[in-house]
Order: sequence, then structure tokens, then C-alpha cells
Amino acid sequence: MLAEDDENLGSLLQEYLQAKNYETDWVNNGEKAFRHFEQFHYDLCLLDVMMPVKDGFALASEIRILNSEIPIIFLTAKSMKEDVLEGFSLGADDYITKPFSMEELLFRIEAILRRTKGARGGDKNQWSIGEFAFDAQKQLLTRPGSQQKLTTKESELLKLLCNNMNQVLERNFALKAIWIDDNYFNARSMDVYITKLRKYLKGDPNVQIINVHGKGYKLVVDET
Amino acid sequence: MLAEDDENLGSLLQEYLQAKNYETDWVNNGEKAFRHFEQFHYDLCLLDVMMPVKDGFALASEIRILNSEIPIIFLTAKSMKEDVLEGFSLGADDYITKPFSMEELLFRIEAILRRTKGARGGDKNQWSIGEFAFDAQKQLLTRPGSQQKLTTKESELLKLLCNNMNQVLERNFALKAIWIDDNYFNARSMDVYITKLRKYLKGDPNVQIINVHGKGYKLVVDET
DNA sequence: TAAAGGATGTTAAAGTTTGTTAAAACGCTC
DNA sequence: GAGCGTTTTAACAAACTTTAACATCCTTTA
Repeated sequence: MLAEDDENLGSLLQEYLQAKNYETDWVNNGEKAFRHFEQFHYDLCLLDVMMPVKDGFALASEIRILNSEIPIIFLTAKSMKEDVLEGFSLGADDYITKPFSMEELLFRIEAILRRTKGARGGDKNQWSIGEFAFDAQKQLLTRPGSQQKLTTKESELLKLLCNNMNQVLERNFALKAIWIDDNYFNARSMDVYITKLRKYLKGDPNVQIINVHGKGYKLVVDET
Repeated sequence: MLAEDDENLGSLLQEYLQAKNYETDWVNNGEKAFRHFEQFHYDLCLLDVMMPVKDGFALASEIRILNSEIPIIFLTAKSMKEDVLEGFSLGADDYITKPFSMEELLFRIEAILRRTKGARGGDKNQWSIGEFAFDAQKQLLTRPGSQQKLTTKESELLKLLCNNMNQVLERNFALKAIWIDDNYFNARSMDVYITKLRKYLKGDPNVQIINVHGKGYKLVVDET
């Protein structure tokens, strides 16, 4: 829940947080915020301190009565020491003074949520490739019939291809990502691994690793 | 643990925190800090970013490998956006720029400890690994049916793997953390222990220690 | 359009890292 | 100093990655 009376900042923040996959309700005064808090269920509160009708500090102390656990972050232009201290003594988890960068806010939110919940899932490591299932974490390429254990390099390369499915994965990018150094020999080594992956994937004609001459490779999956 | 190279600020902070009943060890460079961290048991780390020998960011990432839970707060004069973001991406819980008020620091520490006090101490020593339960303190690996006593080295290694569950634990790091010296023979010794751990864990097919060639090992647990 | 040169495909060998087992060495207790 | 549990060393096996060698494909250009 975001409580912020400045229309510009409010909508900007809401939009940004939504874009980062945090469902965000935005209310523009403390009174409304409290009613929302009673009615809905939130994971974290972002409260502006100076708001009409009911200020952020008053709001926070009421919220704390209803829920002593929910993380609260104050967002404010006030940076005076007393205010900061008052904020924390109301049980705030963080206190950010404007102007702040949205990225920093996001990181602070995540630092707090990490403590309250499990960490949010980072990057993907499971894909379906035609009739195959690939688990990059377990380094396993599975088919209805059989199962193939992949080596580290095989798995890393296939993962990169999956991340760019139906797009071109550039040679140099892959080399620097997996081999660190993109010299001639590593490039040849990569070619060898492409051959290996093709061999593993050759069971399904709808799956292909296509070379884009001079650029790189493309994992093409034909869905039918 | 307080890592701060400025003698004045360091002793001032230590004194203040002690006065507030937080037992505080103060070290004046990153290298010492790491050795202290290995040796003693702390509830929270306050790290200066710019320190001689090993800077706060490098220190934090090494600490995170040993202990993925312990709260970390960066204390620094750097307020550049990139630095703040780097701090958070290393898993910081807060990032405070100098000059700051000691009261505010105290409040921020308390805000974080309030969230982590459940784990009490932050140094985790119990994990569930698939259908196993591992207690690093008691050096015990338990299963619904049976129970396995672990030797010190077995336990230390499994603990490191658990701290980096589903991530790669680098050989060299583990060697330096457990064997101190990462020479050839210690490396082979570690291989032997990996074999032992695999034997203990082989009852549950959803638990695996996977080798990442040339890098290290990864404890993969498949939750379903 | 055919030749040339570079890029990619494929296979096998060589070299390195890791897996596994057992014996030897170590350190502690009695 | 014998006994016992732990850790290291040794020796061999297996797996992984890189290098090498040669074949083929693609693009350029005369």
C-alpha cells in the first residue's frame, strides 16, 4: 500500500512498482489509507509523512495497533533528526528522505521483504523445449522416454539459448558469459558444445539450434 | 561486529553501542574483519565501505558466503547511487551515509534486529535439506528413519553448502574457510568429503551435490 | 558463377579435474 | 602406547573440457 498525497509522485511510484511486479494500491491521504488497510491485506506500507487529513506518523501508529508485524517505510521530505527518530520509534522499518532514486527504494523494499518473507524468485531455470523439459539447476534434460544429464558447460549454454529462445544469441555474448574470455580456442570449444546440444535435442524435429552466420545461434522451437 | 578504519569514529561508535548494551567488537580493516567473522559469532555487521586491505563490499560478499542470513549495514561517506545499489545487491539490510546521527543508526539497527530476532543471532545452524534435517551445531543429519552423526569437517562443509543452497560454492572459498590453506592436497581431501556427504544424502533423489567443473559445488534441493 | 577465405560442423585425442576407495597418518583418550 | 575415530594421502577410474585435425558451409568478390 502506497499512501502519498503528491499526485505526480504517487502515480509515478505506483507505476514503477507495478512494473516491478509489486501489486500496488495507491491512496492519497491518511484517512483513506487507514480504511484501505482495514479492508484489504497488504505485505508492506509506504507512507508519506506529510499528508492531509491524517499524517503518516498518526497513520503508522494506528496501523501498528491493527498489525504489529507489517513492514512500514516512511517516505518524506523531512529529514530532521527528530522526525527520523519519531518514525523509527513508531516501529518503522526504514525511513527514506526525498528526493530518492526509485531503484534505491526498490532495493530497500526488497531488503525488508527478504527478512519478512522468503526472497523473491530471481531468474528462471526451467524451460520446456518442444517435447523436452530442461532444468538448468539440476542440469537435466528430460524427455517423456529418457533423461540426459548435462555437464556444466552444456547446461550453461543451453540456458543462455533458452533465455533467448527464438532470438539470436550472439557468440561473443555467450563466450564472455560462460568462458569469460572470447578468444579463438574458446570459440571453437563453444562450437563443440553446440554440436553436443544438437545431438541431445535431435529427437524432436520441432527443436533446432540454427546458426546465424557471423552472429551466433538461435534456438528455434516450432509450437504446433 | 563493527568494521571501520577511522580510529575516531570507530571507537566512538563502539563506545556508544556498548553503552546501549550491544556488545561490540571493533576491527579496523576488512581482512581482520573477515578473520573475526570466521572465528566469532555475531548478530549483525556494521561495515565501512572504504577500508584498507579489503573494502566493505568485498568483505560483505565473503561474509554472505559463510552466512547468508546475518544482517549487514553499510556505513559510508559514499552516497553515489551506484554504490548504494551495489550495497543492496550484495544483500545489505541498510545503507547509511556519513554523517549520520548515532541515534538514527541505533534505531536502524533495532528495526533490523526486530525482524531477525526470530532466527536469533542470524547465524543459522539448522536447515532442512529435502527430507533431511541438518543441525550444524550438533553435527547431526537426521532422516525420518535414521540419524547420522557427522564429523567436524563433514559438518563444516555441509554448512557452507547449505549457506549457498542452490548456488555455486567455490572450491577455493570453501578451502580457505575450512582448511585455511587451499593447496593441492587439501583440495583432494575436500573431494573425499564431498563423496562422503553424497553418500549420506543419497537417500533422497531430490537432493544432490552437483559439481560445477573448475568452479566448485552446488547443493541442489528440488522442492515439490 | 566459381574460386578463395573465413566461419562452422564433427569427431577424436589429449589434458585436466573430479569420483571413489582404501590405506596411512594423525590426534585423542584411556 | 593401544585403541579408536577422524583426517589426509595415495592410487586408480571416470568425467569434463579443450585442442587438434579435417570436412563442410557460407559469404565475398573477381
